[in-house]
Amino acid sequence: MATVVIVEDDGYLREELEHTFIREGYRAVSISSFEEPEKEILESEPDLVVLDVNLPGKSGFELCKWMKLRTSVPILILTARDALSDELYALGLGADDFLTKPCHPKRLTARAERLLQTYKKVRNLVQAGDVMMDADTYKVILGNRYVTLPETEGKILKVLMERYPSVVSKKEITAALWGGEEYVDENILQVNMTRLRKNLDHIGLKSMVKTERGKGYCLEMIE
Amino acid sequence: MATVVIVEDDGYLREELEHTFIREGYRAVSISSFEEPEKEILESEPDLVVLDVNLPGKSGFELCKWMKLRTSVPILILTARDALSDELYALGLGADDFLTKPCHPKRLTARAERLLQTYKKVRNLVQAGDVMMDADTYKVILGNRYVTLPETEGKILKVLMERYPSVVSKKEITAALWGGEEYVDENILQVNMTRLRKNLDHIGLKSMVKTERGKGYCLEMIE
DNA sequence: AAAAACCTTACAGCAATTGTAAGTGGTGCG
DNA sequence: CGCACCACTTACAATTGCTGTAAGGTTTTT
Repeated sequence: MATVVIVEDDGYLREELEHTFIREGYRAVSISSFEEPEKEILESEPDLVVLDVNLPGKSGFELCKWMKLRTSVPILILTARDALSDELYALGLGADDFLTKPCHPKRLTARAERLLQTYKKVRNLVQAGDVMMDADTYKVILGNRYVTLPETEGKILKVLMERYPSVVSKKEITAALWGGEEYVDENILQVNMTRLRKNLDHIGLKSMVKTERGKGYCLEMIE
Repeated sequence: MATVVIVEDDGYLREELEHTFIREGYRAVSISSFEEPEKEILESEPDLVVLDVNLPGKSGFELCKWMKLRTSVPILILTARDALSDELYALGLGADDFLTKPCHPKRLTARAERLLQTYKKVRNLVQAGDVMMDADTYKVILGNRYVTLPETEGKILKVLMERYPSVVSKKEITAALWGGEEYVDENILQVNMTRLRKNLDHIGLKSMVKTERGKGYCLEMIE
């Protein structure tokens, strides 16, 4: 059962949306507070996010931008204002669909279903900036080029991508890869870093992995 | 540069669509005859297909259905009739977006661009029925399960998927895999068929590869 | 200049993949 | 029936690629 997360501050409309999706067999979760919407959305593990534009605090556009930078969850924007400029802006931010209220429930759920279908194909994709990686096969994609990394290097990159753009300590990476149990030579991480960088170089991403001396590693998108 | 294939019989509108896309930096190709539209569309190697519903011969809906069965090219349906039922039907067939004429050029290109962006993530996907495969990594996906095949088996499956639902002779498969140059023991194909079947069994697709005695192999979708 | 942090290269064990070989199973025709 | 033909399966060995260890080099900081 797919989970649809609804971000809408108007209580009446929120309930209506919830019912619409539940009636069609989805699990519908609404955001209750708008203080840390990003956190709440992620914790609900959405397969799809339905986003209102006018929200208290952060606007829907900002949320959309934030989500698209780090996740590969499809986003459907719903708004009362029927303005082409809003639609163009939303699509430019990476929104997957844009509908205006009032919207026929059937249209909404059909569009939602379409997005879910499409994104089934890209599930398990980790994203950071323009770079994407299939977390199953460790195929890293940038534009129209790609490399398939070996498992160890892929896992390292996955950790870095999930935390992007933060710095991740060597200790954390080591723990994520080999489990913090016993002592593991720190060198092995460095060796794999070299290998990872060499492989990323094949698609022009050599300098994407950056060292923060004394702190750890992080990713940096170069333009 | 992305290629947009336009399927529209009205000459005036066709030109307008072409110009709209060319102005935005795409390569726009129009279908000239409607006798074998499928063939013409595929030969143009589209990154996106813009499809009118009312066409001489096959309807846009039929074309959409056909395309979605065998390819993973995004399809945008454009129609003059503003009917919710048409939209629901189109989306149900697998269409990726649905717009009504007249449509603002900016809206059209923004929607098109979004589809291209989304499908960048699923490029090089081969499809046959419900089964999909990443042709780079040989990751085979069915619903929410997957297996990653070794190269040789992946190549065999790719040939079979591309020809689905036709039968492909052993000779053709062998030629595609090892090049028709020298003589290759036919046994090697059979060995890999066994291996392929065993691996497909892991996601419940054991009986998907069918033997046509004396003719070759083909795929069969079981329900 | 010395210490600390990080990078690189070489090597060997291990696992996965691939083709060869040899034999088994099943189908259809005389 | 039984033989011929086609298809399937299992076992084995060569090869390749991945992984961690070791050892030494480079850069940065104090």
